[in-house]
Amino acid sequence: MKKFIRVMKALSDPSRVKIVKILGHKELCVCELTALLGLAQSTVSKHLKLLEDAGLVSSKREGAWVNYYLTDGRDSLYAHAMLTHLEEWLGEEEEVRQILAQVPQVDRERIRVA
Amino acid sequence: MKKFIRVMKALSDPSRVKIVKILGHKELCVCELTALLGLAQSTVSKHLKLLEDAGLVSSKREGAWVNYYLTDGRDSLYAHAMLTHLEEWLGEEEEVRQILAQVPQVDRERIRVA
DNA sequence: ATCACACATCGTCAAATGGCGATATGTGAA
DNA sequence: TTCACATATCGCCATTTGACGATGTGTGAT
Repeated sequence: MKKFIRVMKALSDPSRVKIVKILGHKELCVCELTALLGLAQSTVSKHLKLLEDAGLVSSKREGAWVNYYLTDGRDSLYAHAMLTHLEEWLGEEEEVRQILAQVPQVDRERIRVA
Repeated sequence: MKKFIRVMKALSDPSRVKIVKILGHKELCVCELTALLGLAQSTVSKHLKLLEDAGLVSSKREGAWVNYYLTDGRDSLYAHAMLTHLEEWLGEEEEVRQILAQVPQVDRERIRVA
């Protein structure tokens, strides 16, 4: 039950859902996600931690950057199912489309975080 | 997005998930759910309202009682998908099994609410 | 070793959430 | 209409949540 609740809680915030939708298209670092979402870097990190704890995303370090990507969900039945649904869901949402349109332009080299 | 978030929020509380699991087996009135969950009646009513707003459950009055049941989810893509998953999910959870085992014994005639 | 950067964590705050008891509303029987 | 009941709503409280800025940690270049 706890694992299920964690996944549901992780996906009951718009910012986190956006992150999942974004990462569904491309693996990105925290600073890129921060730029796309227009939130503080600390806020994005916290969201990512919740998503990671739920088994929805994972990360790997690449130099100074940490890249986040969607998991295959092999570890969590619930995470896997929800990620599969989210591939299809919310694609029409203007809120989501706008961000996804900006993904190709985002460039970690041009972002100033601190 | 709002509709999706509503469904996720509705399912990110253990008591509400239990309600869905219970109603998956049998349509029940509020007083029966209250007895099964061991919560205050006002609390259960509030939970049911959230589930209803999310399109997961619906209700019909039967005399003094109001019976709640799972929707077929025809109105909400998200609700439908989640209800389908929940038919299979969490069946093994001791937390859930215990309550489901009590469902057959519960009797609205023997419950004193107020 | 130091610096500039990305990211994580901490402390704080306002708002949302889940719980309760009290009270209003609805229903059917007397 | 009055009463006994089930349910819904209200007001309150403690906890959780989502946001932020400040600060700690990790990495690579100088």
